[in-house]
Amino acid sequence: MAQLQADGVRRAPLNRDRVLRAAVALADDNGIDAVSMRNLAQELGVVPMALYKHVANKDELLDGMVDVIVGEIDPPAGGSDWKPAIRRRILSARRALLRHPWASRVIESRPRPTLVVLDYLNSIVGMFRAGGFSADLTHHVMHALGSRVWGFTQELFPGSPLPADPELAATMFRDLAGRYPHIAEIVTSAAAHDDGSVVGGGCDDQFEFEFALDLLLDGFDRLHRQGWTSRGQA
Amino acid sequence: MAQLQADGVRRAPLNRDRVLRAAVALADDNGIDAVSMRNLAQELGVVPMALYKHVANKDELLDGMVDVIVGEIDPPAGGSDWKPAIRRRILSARRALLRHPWASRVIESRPRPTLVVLDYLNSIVGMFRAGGFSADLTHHVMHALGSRVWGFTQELFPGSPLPADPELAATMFRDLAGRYPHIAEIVTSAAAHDDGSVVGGGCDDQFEFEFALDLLLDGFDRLHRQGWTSRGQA
DNA sequence: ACCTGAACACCGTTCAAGT
DNA sequence: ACCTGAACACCGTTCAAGT
Repeated sequence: MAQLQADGVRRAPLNRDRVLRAAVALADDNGIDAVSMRNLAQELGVVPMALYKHVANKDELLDGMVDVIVGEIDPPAGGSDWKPAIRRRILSARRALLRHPWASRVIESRPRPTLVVLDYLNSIVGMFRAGGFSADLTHHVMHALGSRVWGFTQELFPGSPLPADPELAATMFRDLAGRYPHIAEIVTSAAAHDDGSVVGGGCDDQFEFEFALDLLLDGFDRLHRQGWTSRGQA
Repeated sequence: MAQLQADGVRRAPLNRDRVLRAAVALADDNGIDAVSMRNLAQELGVVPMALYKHVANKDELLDGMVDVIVGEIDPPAGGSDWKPAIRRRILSARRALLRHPWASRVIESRPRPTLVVLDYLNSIVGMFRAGGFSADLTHHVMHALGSRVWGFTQELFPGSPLPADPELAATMFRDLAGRYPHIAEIVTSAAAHDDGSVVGGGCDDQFEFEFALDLLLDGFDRLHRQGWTSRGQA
């Protein structure tokens, strides 16, 4: 992985941007656990301590990595209607996150938002306000959206529950159905609407994300039109 | 923190349950970062390797800690109406999680559900089915609920954004308002409905959680009554 | 057979010694 | 003044030596 470097050949000097991009590439290629200060330094052909001139510590490195990903989210498109505009923006964030599978975990783990993160959130809040939402309703609506503004949801059954081998999958499914009949039933129902096979290989995450997003946006729309306030409906 | 032990005094022999309870207590008292195999062993007055007879490795320890917390969730109460029954159960899960602030982070981090976790999820699925929901709709509804079945949401602004000192808070608020006017506005609106002060000390998390939960449950109810299916409405 | 201390291969970060 | 190797205080886990 680490690029060889002939003696005497000078590397372009490090800067914060190169450090962050290398960290993102390393996480993309080898997973987030591969992003240690020592490992990243080796990847860049420098001594670990050299990184500390460009990021104060590992937390700042992770914040910077998040900022790189947030930078990949499309800016708001024109259009006066708040619902399709917000929907499109959030699905753009989702595409950025799907390109970097480690990013949602890192976003969740950050205790404080960076300036870049605040910019993104501020602009989403602004889109609700431009759509005529009261500050009060917008506040609650942002909380209800939660991590979905980033285009991800906390999955209850991460990874595919069943192995690829169909025979082994059938056995495990019978086990599952015996102990957890209700879960087995809804796993089956999901597979049925995909390709008709009895044992599902997993869920259509994009469908599930849009289902929940639209349910929320429709709910917001209804409350907005009813003139909802936190003191009681008008 | 570690209990002193006189020479020759025999401790009750370790077992899996005592290990898990000690880990939960350690996380409650000193935070989840204090739960290392070495630190936990010291707390129990044993050598680190002694733990490995009761849990295979650290991942299994964390799974076991989650199981302890899931065990604190009230069993389903009687009653034929699915909505209040599910609402009550999820709010019970929330109370368990609030008693152990580290638990939501650990739940999020587990790559596979344990048997105890599957039991809880299976019973929630069963409550929707008992309420007359189709397997198809129940599937999507469980995804839409996401981590909210555990009684938590990923917070966008974790911690209180402003310091306790009112003068310092006012200065920081002016900074915030300059760069992020929309965010400043909804922070203000939240405070206003609490106690009328201009600068909010934070949000009412319980209100926000119930707002989003009810919005979702109401949405589920509406789809259910419309006979919604993933192939298109009936 | 059972238990456990030392060791291994890592961390993030500090700091003093070297150029 | 700048850079960096060694060191510090940790990890989870393996393994062989000791009882």
